Amino acid sequence: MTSNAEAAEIFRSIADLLDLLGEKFKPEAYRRASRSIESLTEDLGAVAARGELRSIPGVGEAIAEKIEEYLRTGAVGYYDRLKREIPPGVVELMRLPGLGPKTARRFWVELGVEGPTELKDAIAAGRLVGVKGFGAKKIDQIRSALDTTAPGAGGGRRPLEEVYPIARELVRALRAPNRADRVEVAGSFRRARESVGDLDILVTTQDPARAFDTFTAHPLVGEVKMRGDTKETVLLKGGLQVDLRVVRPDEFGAALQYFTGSKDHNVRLRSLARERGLKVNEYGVYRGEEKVAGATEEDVYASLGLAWIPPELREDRGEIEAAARGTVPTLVTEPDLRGDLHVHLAPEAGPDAVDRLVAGAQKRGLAYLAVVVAEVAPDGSLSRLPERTLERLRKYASGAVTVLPAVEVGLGPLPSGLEVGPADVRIVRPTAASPTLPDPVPPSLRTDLIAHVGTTVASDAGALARWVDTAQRSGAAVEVGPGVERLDSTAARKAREAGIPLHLPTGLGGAPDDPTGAVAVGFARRAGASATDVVNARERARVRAPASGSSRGPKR
DNA sequence: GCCGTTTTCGGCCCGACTGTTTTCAGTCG
Repeated sequence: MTSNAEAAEIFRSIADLLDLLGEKFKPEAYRRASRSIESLTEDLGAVAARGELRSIPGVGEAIAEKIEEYLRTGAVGYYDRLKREIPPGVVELMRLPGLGPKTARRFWVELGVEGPTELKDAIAAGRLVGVKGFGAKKIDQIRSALDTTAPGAGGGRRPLEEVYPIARELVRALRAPNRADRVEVAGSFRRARESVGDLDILVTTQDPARAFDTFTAHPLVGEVKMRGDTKETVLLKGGLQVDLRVVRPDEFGAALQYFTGSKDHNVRLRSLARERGLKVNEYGVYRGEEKVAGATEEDVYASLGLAWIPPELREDRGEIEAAARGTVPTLVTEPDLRGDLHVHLAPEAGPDAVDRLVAGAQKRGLAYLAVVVAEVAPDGSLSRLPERTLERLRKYASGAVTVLPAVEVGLGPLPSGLEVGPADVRIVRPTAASPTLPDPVPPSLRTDLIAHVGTTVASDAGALARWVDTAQRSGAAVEVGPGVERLDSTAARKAREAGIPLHLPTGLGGAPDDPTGAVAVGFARRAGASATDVVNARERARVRAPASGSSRGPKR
């Protein structure tokens, strides 16, 4: 069984191995191809079948051949040969913080060290002392890298929803009076990537030292890794790395653009600049010595003849061409949301929880909420909200915020004898017994929303395809957002391209600081969704998908 | 290895920071 994820992994590994062989440009070429394959919304096999592998950015003749080989045999001979040549432990050495391919290779070739354990022994035996390029400090640094990085400590990428509250808190602290003037989080956080490796925070301030001090003193901060005049790197107590950079106000836009990335996007931007006799760096856009832009991102893009591009689209997937043509879509924003079709109250929640929910919705400017009043669990048992709570919900059947009763059931027929009762919104979730709807969809299975997909759809192209198909045939929306039960941005893009409306949860009903809503909007924007693609950005009266075609249920 | 309204060959982002250097190499983002 082949998969895009596995192919991407193979090419990333090839890049690492080529790094260790001292190759200059090949590693980046393989990494670029790897990233492209990873973000593909389609199965590699399908692209290959159409003979369009080389239309994937970064895939040329040689890599296309290797993809074909992988699809045919499940392996890549070139990769297997490289693996035989280089001990796996050397790759681990290269990944240690502060070490890179050059150093790892030297340990291997000059000292015969083939992995972290051997390196530890070599240091303990004093074999690094006197080796050119390794002073006492460097040896210390390597020793502590070996100790701290041992069993998956700290490092690694984290889910966006986990990092979100941390980022919000650090920004709040830095924005406090007399600290920093402008504060923005850049990097993959700003692009709303599903996972974030570290946080890049940019500030403008008259007093960098003071900003660094404020930052260092924050309770979340564990240790300071590095501090220069314009940049400080810290490790939070949870292990997350945060870079704080001070930039000049007239360079803020250029810096924000630069540190937001993505790398592929920036590379394309710079080559576009070169074609036009311009140079882009983190300080501005230059024509020779003359600076032509830099204070705002809009200026930076405009100086290159481009419309401003939302961060979530900056992945070099055609957004630069769209910006040149002036066809960048207007992406959905949180204020576009008019309601939420999928709110769960805790079973024990009383009437007061309803009041709080409605108040929260009103504060967010929402006009309607569909609250699940009856739910059929996977084991076929039915649970309902208590009558007192239902009564309170009915009180809000009309008003500034309209509360609609929703039922949630598994895909497929209800267990016999079960009656969930009337509902305005019908939510279904796939079950092991019925992963998809029958075709044609019987009228009794009319569905507004498919939710709780419950598996990592993103990594299983087959499951995603079945799901998209089910949504298409039933006229239902699909739910996008954080967590394994919702679609990530890649899956959401695929659903959107298939014309399926997206539902964005607001996080109402959860904790007050629940990042679900913000993250869901971020994912939808990464998927290229406009407000018109989002079912709960519609007015209440237009939420229900219009009945069309014989396979759809009646409006009710 | 990829890529091209200046190129099918000759480029490939570039600056900050660290450590070990006596003028720079390696790493990182």
